[in-house]
Amino acid sequence: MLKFATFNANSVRTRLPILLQWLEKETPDILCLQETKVQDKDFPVDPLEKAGYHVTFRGQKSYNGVAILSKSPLEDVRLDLFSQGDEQARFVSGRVQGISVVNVYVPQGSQVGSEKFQYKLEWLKNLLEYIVDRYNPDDSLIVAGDFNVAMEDMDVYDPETHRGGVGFHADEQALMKKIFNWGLVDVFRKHFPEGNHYTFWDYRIPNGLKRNLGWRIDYILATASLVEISRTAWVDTSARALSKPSDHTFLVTEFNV
DNA sequence: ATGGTCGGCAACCGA
Repeated sequence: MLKFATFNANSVRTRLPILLQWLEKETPDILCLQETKVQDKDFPVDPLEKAGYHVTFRGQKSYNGVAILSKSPLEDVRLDLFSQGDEQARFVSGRVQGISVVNVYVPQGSQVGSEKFQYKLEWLKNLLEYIVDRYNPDDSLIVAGDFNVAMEDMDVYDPETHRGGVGFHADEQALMKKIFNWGLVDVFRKHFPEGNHYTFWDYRIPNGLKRNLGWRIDYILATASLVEISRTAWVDTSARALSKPSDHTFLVTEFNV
């Protein structure tokens, strides 16, 4: 069995107690982290290695940052989505236990029509290009992370209000669809075709978590050979700890390897 | 009850 998970930590240092507790309890083989919000020199390598993980990361000051934690070493590491380099620290890929892993923190996009929104679309186009260029749909590939896009009405509270807005816009969804259509399946959706499962609740909405005003914007996408052997998937709400809750959940899946 | 999100990092930006 191979256990794979993804988690937008929103600061790996602030979330470290939750993270270490969760790793001990769940012992995933691979965990993708987004929004680590830490420069490489300050990444909490020691406690995570003591917990039994190899750590591969790319960070920057204040914003973004990604990491892959793995029981076995990550090989063929790449830290740049763009050929000219990825200053924004939103991408890390590699191979571990015979599986290619791509961990992404897709730009949030700010507002539709803004420069940041355009950059989000460009980023998704580049991600598609990266996948098409380097992988084959027959490979064992997982693309996981925070995509900042909800795909269907069932994946966001009050879809009518959000339709056409950032995170729920046709242009974002069309690019996501292209990535899916290349040969990647939303593993959680496969196991839970019904709605009302969210992975994110905006801090800014009063009592948003309690009122369940959430979004499903975190994904584990897998190629057919892995989907065939995927046992189940689930959203783990451990990160809603009483102290310092995260705005995202852990998303987990298991493969019969 | 006259307020009301987080995190980084030091004034505000980003989510």
